[in-house]
Amino acid sequence: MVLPLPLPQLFTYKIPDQLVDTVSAGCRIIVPFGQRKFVTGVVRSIHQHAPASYQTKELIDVLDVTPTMNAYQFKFMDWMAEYYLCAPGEVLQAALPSGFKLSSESMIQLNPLFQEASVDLTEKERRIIQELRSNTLSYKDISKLIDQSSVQPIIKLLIQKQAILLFEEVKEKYSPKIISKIRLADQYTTPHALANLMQELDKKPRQQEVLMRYLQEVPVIQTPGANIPGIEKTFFTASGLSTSSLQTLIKNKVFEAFEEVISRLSYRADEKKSVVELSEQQEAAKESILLQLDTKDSVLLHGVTGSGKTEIYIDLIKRSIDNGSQALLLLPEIALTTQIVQRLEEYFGDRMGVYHSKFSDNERVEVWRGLQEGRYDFIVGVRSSVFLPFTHLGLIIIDEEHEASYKQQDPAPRYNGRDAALMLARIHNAKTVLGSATPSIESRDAALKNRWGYVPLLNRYGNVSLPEIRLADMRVERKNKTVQQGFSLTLLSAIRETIANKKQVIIFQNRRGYAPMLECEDCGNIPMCTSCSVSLTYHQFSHELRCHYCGFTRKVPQKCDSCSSHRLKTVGSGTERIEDELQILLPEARIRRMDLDTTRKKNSFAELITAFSQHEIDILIGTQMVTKGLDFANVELVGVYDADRMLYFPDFRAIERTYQMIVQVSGRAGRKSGEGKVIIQTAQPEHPVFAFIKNNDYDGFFTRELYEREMYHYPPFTRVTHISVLHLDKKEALKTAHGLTAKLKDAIGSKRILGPQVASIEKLRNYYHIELFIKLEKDIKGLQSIKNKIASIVQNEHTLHIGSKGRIIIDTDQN
DNA sequence: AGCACGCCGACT
DNA sequence: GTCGGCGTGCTC
Ligand SMILES: [Zn+2]
Ligand SMILES: [Zn+2]
Repeated sequence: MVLPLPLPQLFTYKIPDQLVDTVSAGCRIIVPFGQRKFVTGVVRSIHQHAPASYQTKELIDVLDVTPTMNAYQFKFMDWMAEYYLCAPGEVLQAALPSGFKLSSESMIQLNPLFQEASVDLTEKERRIIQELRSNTLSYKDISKLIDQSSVQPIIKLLIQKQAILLFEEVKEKYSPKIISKIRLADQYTTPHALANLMQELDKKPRQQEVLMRYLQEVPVIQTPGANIPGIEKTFFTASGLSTSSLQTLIKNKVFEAFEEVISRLSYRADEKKSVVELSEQQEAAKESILLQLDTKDSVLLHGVTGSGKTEIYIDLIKRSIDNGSQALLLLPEIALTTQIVQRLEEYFGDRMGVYHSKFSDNERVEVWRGLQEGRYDFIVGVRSSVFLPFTHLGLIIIDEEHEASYKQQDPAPRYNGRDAALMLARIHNAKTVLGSATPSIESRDAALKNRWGYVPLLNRYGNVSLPEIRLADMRVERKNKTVQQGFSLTLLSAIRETIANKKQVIIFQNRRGYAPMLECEDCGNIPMCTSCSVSLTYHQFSHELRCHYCGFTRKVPQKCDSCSSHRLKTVGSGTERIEDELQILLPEARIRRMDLDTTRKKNSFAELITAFSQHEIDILIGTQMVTKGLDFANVELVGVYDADRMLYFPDFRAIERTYQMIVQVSGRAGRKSGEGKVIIQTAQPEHPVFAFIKNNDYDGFFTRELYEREMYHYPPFTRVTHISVLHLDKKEALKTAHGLTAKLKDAIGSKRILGPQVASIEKLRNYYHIELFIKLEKDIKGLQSIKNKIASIVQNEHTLHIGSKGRIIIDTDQN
């Protein structure tokens, strides 16, 4: 079996005789593990080979009647553990919604044989015993009760005195949602019986009232079937009727009380639209996709922003479902909005399951079960939906295929949802369609080399023109002193004109807060985070300095930490400042901001979207959030506040990212009218990336970028594995990293290793980061054995030199 | 990962 | 004296 723990191996347990018939591969079982009494794991296989080298324990219980996981999932998870060099248990941890795991807790109960008079008790002990007479308690409860952190000694003593008993309480985390309902007892559902009953109740007006209300709501005689589902009990309390009368009616068997398990997932209207209306261009693209899928497993759909890729997806998904297969649509987290979900619901109704990371555990369990029970044949979801229990997947669509957020960053498995989905498709023998307006270099390359099919959509839906893109040369404007509060005259006058025409504006700046740093004008000191080597971002609204990496906050200092000067200035601009300053420049404009800080509350995102779409906002300032999937007909101007920042990230994808980000946000302009304008503020207008963006020249951009990648041996020509050594002590981190580098060079060749070097952010959450890169050629024999070698060297180095003061992270296909 | 064991510093 | 810190080792 697999346990959801970061351990490399599987574990073998004995199945007790009485459970033999109930266990099968894929079932969740509870086992004792080490000192832990109950751990939930999943059965991988059942065999008859009793291990010779150790004693097996018996499993305790089986949680499932039907297995939670199937063989496709195992195959997929095995691939993932191997490819991303992590433990099978780590993959399981990522795959299983935590609602599937058991929670277990030690509970304390009073020993029924305990005689209080027979022993001496301290004051604290007495208080605990007193409380235990009415309740069972957890360790935490007791700690609270006696206001003391260590309770272990007291508990030990009480056990010795035979006052209490310990037991382990295990519960399934998932709990179905149950509602209490009532319905009329069967015998009263005929007109005659009902009339008699009414008469009997003549002298009991309250009860009669309740019955009347029920009949109003459930016309038992006219629609006989209506009595079966009954009505929620809370209906009566809500409408102010006497609950005691209702209780009496239930007691007298007039009403029958029963419970019903209901879904947490809101019921959706049945599908209304059965066919998608495709434009000529879309129809042609769809036909081309289908044709290419005859001979290829994957097709890249390269459609400019606003070309209507979603309709094509819908058509393809419908087709796949009609063939009796399941379909999966993957979206980046920020793109899975209610807007898109509602649009899909119109076509797929309740045959569609939504798998979102914002869902509660219980909801995720319900989607998982729903898929198993055949209630869904189409799932729209984020990265982690690749783990769902599909049984006959026919089509996977990966939208916004280029998105970096498809890569899981921190806990292992550090998988790329796109690449994992491609593997999932292979396992199911399914087809894959990857969509993007700005395909990743890797994907375009795969299509160009004929491994994948390729379908371009060159025009926007309805032949609407692409926006006109202009550059605002900040160097020239600064020299001419036409820059106000960071806004070039070019951009500012365009904003004015757009608002005057009653159209809307989006301003994009990929940085939240007011200003990325505070600086002392006298000594140049910059307040830094105490745990990270980054400056603290100034947040005006909350009036604090905040670290965007670890969350550390402090009050805004009144004077410099080092020289006590009061002359502190803000440096740089985040969305909050831009909002502020633009309001000063345009006092009449209705300006709002959309970033992590303004959308933290539950419905704030939806509210902003609604307000903007109803034109209650003229200018929306935002971070990445405004680049994806938003479809506002009235937006005619997009301003990119600072295009240069992203270009200089120390990362081989910096240019690709810049290109994608700007093209995506530009795509918000003029989606309906075709009158869209984009203005990009840059101090380097001669940088080639801007010419490609301006001329909508993806191919030019691609060719140049591919050449660079080949020159410098980066993907798609190589595979980059990134290794970070984390340690609380910088010297130790460096020492280990150097040692590791030497061993790796020795094992797989020195020209494949780059580094070690201090990471671009040296310290994060008090851990020093030293990194090194391993570049492996694209198509080499024995790739997996080289990777395994790397993993075992890393593992070794970790146990030898790191211990618990740090860790070493392997990131396959870093991005 | 979590849990126990074991070995050293600073408190009643 | 012992309480509690964390380094180390193990889990079928
Ligand atoms: Zn100073
Ligand atoms: Zn920090």
